[in-house]
Amino acid sequence: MAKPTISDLAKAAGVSVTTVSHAFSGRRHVDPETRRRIQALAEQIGYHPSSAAVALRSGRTGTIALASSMPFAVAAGPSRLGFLMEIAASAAMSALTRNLALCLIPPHPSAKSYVSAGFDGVILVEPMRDDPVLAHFEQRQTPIVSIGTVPDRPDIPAVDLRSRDTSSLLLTHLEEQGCRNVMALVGASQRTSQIESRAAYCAFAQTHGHAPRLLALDEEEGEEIAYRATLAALRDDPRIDGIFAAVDAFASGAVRAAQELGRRIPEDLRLVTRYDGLRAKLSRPPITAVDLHLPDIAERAVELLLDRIDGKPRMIEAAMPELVPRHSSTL
Amino acid sequence: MAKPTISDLAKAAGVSVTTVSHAFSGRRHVDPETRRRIQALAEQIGYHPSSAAVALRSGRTGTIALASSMPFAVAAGPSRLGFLMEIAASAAMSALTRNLALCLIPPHPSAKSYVSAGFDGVILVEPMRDDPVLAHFEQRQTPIVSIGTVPDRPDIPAVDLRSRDTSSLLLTHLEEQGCRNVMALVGASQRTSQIESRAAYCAFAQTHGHAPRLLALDEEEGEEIAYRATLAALRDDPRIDGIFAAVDAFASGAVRAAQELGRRIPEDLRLVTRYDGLRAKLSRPPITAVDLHLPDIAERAVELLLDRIDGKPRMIEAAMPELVPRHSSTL
DNA sequence: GCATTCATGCAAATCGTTTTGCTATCCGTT
DNA sequence: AACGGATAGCAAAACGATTTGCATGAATGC
Repeated sequence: MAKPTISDLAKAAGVSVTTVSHAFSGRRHVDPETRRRIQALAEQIGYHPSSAAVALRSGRTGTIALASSMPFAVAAGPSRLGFLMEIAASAAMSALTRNLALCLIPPHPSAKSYVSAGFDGVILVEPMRDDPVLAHFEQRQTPIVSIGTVPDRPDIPAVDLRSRDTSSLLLTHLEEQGCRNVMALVGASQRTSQIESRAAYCAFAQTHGHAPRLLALDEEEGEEIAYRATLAALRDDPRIDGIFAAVDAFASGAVRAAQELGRRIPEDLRLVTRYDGLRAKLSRPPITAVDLHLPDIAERAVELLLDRIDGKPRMIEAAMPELVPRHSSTL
Repeated sequence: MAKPTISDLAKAAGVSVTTVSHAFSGRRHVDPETRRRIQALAEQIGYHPSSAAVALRSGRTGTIALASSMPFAVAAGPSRLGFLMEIAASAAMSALTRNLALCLIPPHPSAKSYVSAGFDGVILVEPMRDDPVLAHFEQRQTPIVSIGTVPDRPDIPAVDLRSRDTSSLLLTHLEEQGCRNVMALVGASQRTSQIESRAAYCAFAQTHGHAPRLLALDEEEGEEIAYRATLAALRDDPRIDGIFAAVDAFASGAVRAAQELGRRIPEDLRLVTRYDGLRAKLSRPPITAVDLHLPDIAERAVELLLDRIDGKPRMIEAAMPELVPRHSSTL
């Protein structure tokens, strides 16, 4: 009844465990006839190598982790959940095709009570400056790569999300649509995407002589805070004719505020956002956004991590983000 | 440089490995003073027990898996992704608080190329009749529980999703809102939720003397197929004044079709759906749906699995689903 | 003063693999 | 007949923890 071990199988096949091991791994030659017999027998008695034993011996657990320092299930809403989970789903697929399992690691809710499971490596999603999760895994000497560069840590291999390019794409689009007073709703966090969005907006405003109006909001407060901020801003300055929202939840809030004030989108006010998730797609009107090619990015991150584990770190740039024009900014 | 092992630590502390082990596990008494010294030293040299070794010795990997036989990243759309990922996020949290890691297992895209990692148990999400994933893990003798009962397998512990109750809730609501000709858009798959939805609708139609109009559609085709089916149905029978969509993507498609035909929602046509995801919330008008209490369900599933692993299988019913009335069905 | 218990710690077996030497056989050359 | 080189297989040593049984010294009871 107990799960058969390699020596059970060896005994049944009348050979030594060594031979069985080689028969499966192919690290040494074994007689094709014996191999067939062994494999048939393995199938029959339902033998599967113990992953724990393999892990102990080989040093590889066959498991990688996907971690974020942002709460997975923020009560605030499924905004970030979308971004993260889209990556998770893709990464799980990529991992699987390489015969790896992908673990989801929510941030430590209760201090440092971290999981004890051993991972061959970790993918960090948009870590912030001095990210505690990063510190945790560094201390454990677990190989790390990140999606989105780590601020001030050029030594950590990363798939660059190209947030500067993304921002340019959106801002240029607004400019081309005739906007002359663009307001920015950007996250206040110390993540590369938001840092670069802020910088890109400032540079843009300066270059084009727009009056800079940059609102840095707490991402955790999501739609609600953006709603209130936009309401106030639009009242304060009626000339605003474009909104650049670096977080999709912010865009939702802005839409609500605009509609409440009777501003027509896109006629009076044009709106664009960064992440092309369900929110942007289902909004009325649908919101112009950027396709970041998340599945592709997840795939690259897994690949990068594998290289990293084998000791060949390198940087990777994501494919160039693409604008997805919708009715929130253009007719 | 290499990761310190328990014997490194023992040597450094001037005690035997046994003592170190006991100092951490507390399975036997060790002098409080020695224990303190050991722990301080462990901290200092950065010792962490090898999870592989622990797994081998104890037979527990500290990892559970969440598996679905539906494609995680269906190009078709983020409909199912939302449902699954909402569970995944919650389950990951629940697992973490019990010091477990949660692995995501997409269905085998390439035949039986399955991950070799060992799991202490698996949570199956809405498995279908004769689910191949179920068979796979059963063959490996991995403890299994499922979210949503397994058709024809009352022996598998499950968190019952109460799809019959959910359907009643929605259908009764439509009835109360005055609908007399309710059409149903239900998945054609052999999953309990869809099987029960179909049954519930038929019973309902019979009891209330509605003309039964049940459309069983392929869930993988999502919004598009529902759009076309609804278009045809509404043209064919203009008396239809209510739609019961058992899949949220179907609801989206139905809304599109209705709007295209100039049917006002909810004045001319009332619409309800089962899963209260982003789709239902962001739709215009927002769609009446049911709160299934997914985080709670995920939590229970983890708990159930843990019991199962310890050999005490049992069934669990989810909390009673709750109706979330919105403007798609009521003013 | 001797037997008994308790507190503390150690050595060694064990979990199920992979990998490294080593042996034995067989074949074809010289 | 001796030798080199495949070929096929085995025994045993890791990997890093947990756990069992045993040993020591001190404290306690009579």
